[in-house]
Amino acid sequence: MAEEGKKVDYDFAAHETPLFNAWKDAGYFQRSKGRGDYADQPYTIVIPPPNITGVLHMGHALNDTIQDTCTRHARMQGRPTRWVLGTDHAGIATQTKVDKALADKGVSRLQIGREKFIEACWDWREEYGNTIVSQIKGMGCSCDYDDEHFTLDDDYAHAVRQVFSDWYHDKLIYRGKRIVNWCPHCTTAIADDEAEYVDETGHLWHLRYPLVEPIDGQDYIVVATTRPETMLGDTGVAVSPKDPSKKKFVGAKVKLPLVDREIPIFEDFVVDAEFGTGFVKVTPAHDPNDWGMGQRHDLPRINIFDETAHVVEGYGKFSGMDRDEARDAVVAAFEELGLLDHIEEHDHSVMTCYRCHTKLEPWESEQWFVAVEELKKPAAAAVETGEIQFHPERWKQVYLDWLANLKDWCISRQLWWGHRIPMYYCDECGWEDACVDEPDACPQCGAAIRQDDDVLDTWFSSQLWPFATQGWTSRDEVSDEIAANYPTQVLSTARDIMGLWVARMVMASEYCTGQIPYEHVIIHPTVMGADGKPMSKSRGNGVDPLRLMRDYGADGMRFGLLMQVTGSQDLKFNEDKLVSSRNFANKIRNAARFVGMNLDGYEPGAPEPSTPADRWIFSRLAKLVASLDELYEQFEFGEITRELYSFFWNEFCDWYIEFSKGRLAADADPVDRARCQRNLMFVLDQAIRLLHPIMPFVTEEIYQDLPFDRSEDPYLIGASWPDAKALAQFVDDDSERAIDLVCEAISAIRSTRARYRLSPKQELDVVVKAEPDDVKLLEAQRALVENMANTSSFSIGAHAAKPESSTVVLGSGIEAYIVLAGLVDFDAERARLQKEREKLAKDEAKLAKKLSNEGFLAKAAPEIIEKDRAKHADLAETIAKIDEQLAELG
RNA sequence: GGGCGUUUAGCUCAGGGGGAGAGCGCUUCCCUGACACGGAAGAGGCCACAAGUUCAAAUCUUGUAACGCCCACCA
Repeated sequence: MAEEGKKVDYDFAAHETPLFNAWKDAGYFQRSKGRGDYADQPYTIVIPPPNITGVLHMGHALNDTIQDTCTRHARMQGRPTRWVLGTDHAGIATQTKVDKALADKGVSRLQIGREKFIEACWDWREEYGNTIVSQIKGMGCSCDYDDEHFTLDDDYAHAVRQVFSDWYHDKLIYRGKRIVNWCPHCTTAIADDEAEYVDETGHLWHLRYPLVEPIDGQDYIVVATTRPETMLGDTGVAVSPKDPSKKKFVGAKVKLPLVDREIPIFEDFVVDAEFGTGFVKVTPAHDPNDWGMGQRHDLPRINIFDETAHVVEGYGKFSGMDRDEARDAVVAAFEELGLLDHIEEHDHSVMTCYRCHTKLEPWESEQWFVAVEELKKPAAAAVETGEIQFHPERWKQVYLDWLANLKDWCISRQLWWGHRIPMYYCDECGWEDACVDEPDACPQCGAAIRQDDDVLDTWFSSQLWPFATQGWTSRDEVSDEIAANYPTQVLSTARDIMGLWVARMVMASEYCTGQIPYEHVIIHPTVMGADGKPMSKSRGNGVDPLRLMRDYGADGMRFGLLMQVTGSQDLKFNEDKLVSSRNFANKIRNAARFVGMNLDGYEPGAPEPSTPADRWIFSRLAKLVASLDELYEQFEFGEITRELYSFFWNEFCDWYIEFSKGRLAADADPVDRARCQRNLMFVLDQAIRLLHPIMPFVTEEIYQDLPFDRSEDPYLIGASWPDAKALAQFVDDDSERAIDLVCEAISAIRSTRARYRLSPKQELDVVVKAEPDDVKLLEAQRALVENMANTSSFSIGAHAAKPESSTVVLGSGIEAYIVLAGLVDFDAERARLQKEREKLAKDEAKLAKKLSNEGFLAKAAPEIIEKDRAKHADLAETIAKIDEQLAELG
């Protein structure tokens, strides 16, 4: 035992791990068997496969909590449920990591060659790739660990090759020389949406380009550029067709300094006459816009950089310089020649590599592309028709906008780690084709063939995830698993991969399976640091979920995270919520302990709500379940946690357990005592079922410890979700009203006690005035009030008179008079009453005004008017009472 | 330049046309036989601002401001 006052370090993992292993060993993580009404409604979630380079971060913690909660809820509902698990090979991320690991040993990838390097990647994966999976286990996630997938598994690779081949033969994949975002550090192409924009204050250099023939006495023009070094590859100068002052230059030529190349001046619509000088230098090989102009005006494309962004041979002293050196050198050369007009400061954004943050170079190279025009149509339709639903709904528009603006997708990457593009070439006869199975030799001439060197963008394989993990092999064969369980029900993910992954899965799934991949897409809020900014190492505002699990338990972390889920797009991480959640788990454990301690002579049996308190808690439970069912359908996780919290703590613990204490006493009526035990067990049983999807560990522990009826299932994870329809019979508004009155009366007495520093042991004389109907309800429950408020006398009446020297305490619908003669300081009581009176008078005046408003009386709903009238009458009466009392006090 | 989100108690956030809510923090009392990770009782808010709709607005509409996110080919 810990010493008094010392913080108890509860070893959560020691309690959690055995339970997790028990579930796993009993096979609960494989697809569950259906049960009841839901037996034929399979429920599948595929996890967004974490990168093998990853460790669990807050985004995973939240996302995996959401998915496990959905999965466990569905499993308890009786749906045949499975949460598909796996990891992603993560091309660039892994290659970068392994590169670095090798570099630390003084080895470079180029030295050891492709084959050895890929071996090193697999070794790396063996060693570190499962870290995140074990962390997911620590969270209690009920994924199917026995059938884990990896995006480079043989069957997965087969699916990738199949899709590539199908798309190639359907002309949905083509090869082309295009300008792509090139990372000179990773030496690979990067898709547009993998690029990150970074704002930067740079310069706008104004360079003079001499005209071949002077025009109107002008012998040069000035171009403005942020990238002077690329002028080495200029093949034109463009002006806006809407700029009359430039008309006279169109058709003229300039002599490009430093390289002495004559290049034309022409008009193009992309030019903005207002920007810079209105003259744009055009470098088709090093700028996407210029590339387009080059196409339109048939300009040569001169590539001045190699794959590491060093200037190629043939440019004199500039050759061999990297881009930054070349920039300085070019600017210096212009200055020397007197051709540097001037320099301006200029804010702009530059594209950087999302892996290594190197500035990307628009670079012309031969790449493979997916033609998206046809693929995106069904993907848009699926969402427009509502077949796929987004939660929150506003993401629907974001998705559709992304699709609408989608351009062809560059899928080739100049990396080694990944799915090698299944294109085969015969250098002898020129044959080439995409093949699912590698051919031995050229089918045309029998010569040796070679495979394309590049690998596919990681997202090309990720887009197949929902079906490639479920036995998909080709469009012509439908696996049993797909036939039975596809589409999946829920995809939960962060908003930043909406286009990258979510939309592409829909496109791929529609093509490969003819179906949508999932019915509901949950876009959860992004977890920001406590300062409201994205978590990052450099900001130091990151939080480690592993630490959170140690401090608050997996249950505490899960509940605390879900509590923070709202419809908002960000979530400012609030550790206080985890503290509350950990305390809540403790409360649950202790409530169960209380029940367990009071089970002497317990005989299992049907619940029997015999007292209003019983009927009240049963009614509250019935309403809770109905509400939770609705909230689960809407994926309102924050609201779910709040309702569970307040039911369990503020209703079950604060009141029902307290009400039960008298009935459980050794000298209590044995028949009622037995009923009370069964009712407590029933409510607790239902409550832990409701809590289990979010707090799986505490609830399972309780289920195992107490003598619940486990005949349906030995583990709570497999037990059934409370049935709202069956519980509806317990809804009982009269009993709810009765207990509300009891609670009000007790609270009124307790607050008086607190206000006047009266000991809990001081018995009080109390009179309560209430509506006639309420008098009856309250009268029946007088024992509860007497017990919990410690009264010496307690009377109730519709016309009860205020006793002498008593104070008035107001509840909604009751007035409690507590006799204070000889007990209190009347000065304080007078001051308190004055304050109370002022407040009431203000309310009364407001209501009186409202009730004299003709518009209100004419148009407001009758029941509202009635309510306000009654309220007003009440107020007036109470004020009179207070005045009376003030007079009495003198 | 477009689109979206946020603005409610000291802090973090729910709520969403008819009497302002929670958790944490704070104050007072209580180690009472489940729980001090607890119990009881309290203090604390012109619900960002302005106009409009309405009998009635924290809530709906429009606009403004601040903060934040996403998208876009500013050379």
